[in-house]
Amino acid sequence: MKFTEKNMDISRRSVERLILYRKLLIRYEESGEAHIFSHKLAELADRTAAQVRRDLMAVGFPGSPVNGYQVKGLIKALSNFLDDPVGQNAALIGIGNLGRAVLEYCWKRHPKLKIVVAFDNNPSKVAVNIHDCECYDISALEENIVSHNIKVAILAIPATAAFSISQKLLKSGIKAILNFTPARLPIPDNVYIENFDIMRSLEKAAYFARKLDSKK
Amino acid sequence: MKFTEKNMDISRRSVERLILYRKLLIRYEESGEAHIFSHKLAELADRTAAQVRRDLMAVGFPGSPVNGYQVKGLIKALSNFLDDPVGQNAALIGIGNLGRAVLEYCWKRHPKLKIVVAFDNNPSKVAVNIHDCECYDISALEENIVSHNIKVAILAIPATAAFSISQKLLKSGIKAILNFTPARLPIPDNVYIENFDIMRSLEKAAYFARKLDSKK
DNA sequence: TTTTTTCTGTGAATTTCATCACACCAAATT
DNA sequence: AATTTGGTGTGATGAAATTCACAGAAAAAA
Repeated sequence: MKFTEKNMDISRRSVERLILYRKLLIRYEESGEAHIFSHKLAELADRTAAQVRRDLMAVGFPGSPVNGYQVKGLIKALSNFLDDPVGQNAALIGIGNLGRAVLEYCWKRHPKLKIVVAFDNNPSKVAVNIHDCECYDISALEENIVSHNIKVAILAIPATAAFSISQKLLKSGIKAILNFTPARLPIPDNVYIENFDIMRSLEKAAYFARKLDSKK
Repeated sequence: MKFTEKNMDISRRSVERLILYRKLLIRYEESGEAHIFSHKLAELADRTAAQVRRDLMAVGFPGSPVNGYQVKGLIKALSNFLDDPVGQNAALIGIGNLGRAVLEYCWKRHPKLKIVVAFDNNPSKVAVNIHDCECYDISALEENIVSHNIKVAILAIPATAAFSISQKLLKSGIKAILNFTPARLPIPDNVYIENFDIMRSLEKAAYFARKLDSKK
């Protein structure tokens, strides 16, 4: 049942790993390798070979028992599966320390996904261009989201402003939010949200550090 | 089987939620409520009541069928479960945009967990004090990690430096790393690592935005 | 040519995680 | 006093995610 492109519902975890595989493969290709076995990719991703193969079922790119997967082809198949063929634009809300860090991280990293606009309420931060990203006043949020056909937003503003901005984003048709705010946002089912609560992540790390440290 | 404190192995997911519950409860308490039912906490956390109760089994704080859980007591029990009684120190490596954002996020947020030292290789960034955090040159990394008994580190440096720094961290006895670098670090089993790859998170958001947008 | 080797693709088994559903309890109600 | 109500704590159940294990296929070895 190869090359089927049905409405196979793939799990969130699986998508996460496919994105990781692609990244690892791009790096691997740079090292000059043309082929890769599932167990090698598994090692790079810190997973099992069976899981890699299971995940790859979704993209339907066949590997050969002799050579494994052709790296270039697999990257292409993954991109075909993961990316919008036309490309997607994203918006950044909040050009503080975190916002600028995000712009740096994402600059020129992806051919099909770019942060094209950013917003802030601080006049000294707008009307400039950081890493190919146009910076506007927050009042121009909605019109720009709509005119650039933006479906993905990164929230990097103070928690106090998070709710009202998220409402504006929803009204403008945003379909996914990366929330770096500690605020918890009420979001309908048909919008994806990922909360990055840095303090909570640090607490989690501290908890496991303690457990691991006490164990011998 | 109440108030048992065996070596109950609790899942990573569960710990994550317990940390979330505590945060929500602290906020909830500020609104003046003294008691809370599992279904209310579940609503705040966007989970089911059954899961909340199941998670709370690990902390062994009893609720009453009449009033639910006493908020103050539950917060205390959660903190008792999650925190080190003496307190823990964390270190930040890299005082760039992201590093400063992390310092802001974590400043005065937790009584038992503080970022007490930060390191950078840029001389203009060291020998200062940001949000109660001492900033040193990277050469002072190991001695400070050891002398402050630090087991948790936040990596917010360029990817190129990540590997060598992570090796130093491991040698200094670090037990948990929050890795904001896109680099993948080889870490032994007895050290906790959490990778925050912002670009990959954005890709994931974009994938689901696309799926949700095409659906109806 | 036949056998061995090695890896993919995937049903089946297993493990992990989440939900169900109910015994039990105490207040409120009849 | 008996009954109803609503919520906790948890064993039983169900669903989801992962791993096992093997048929199939093609190169390499015999």
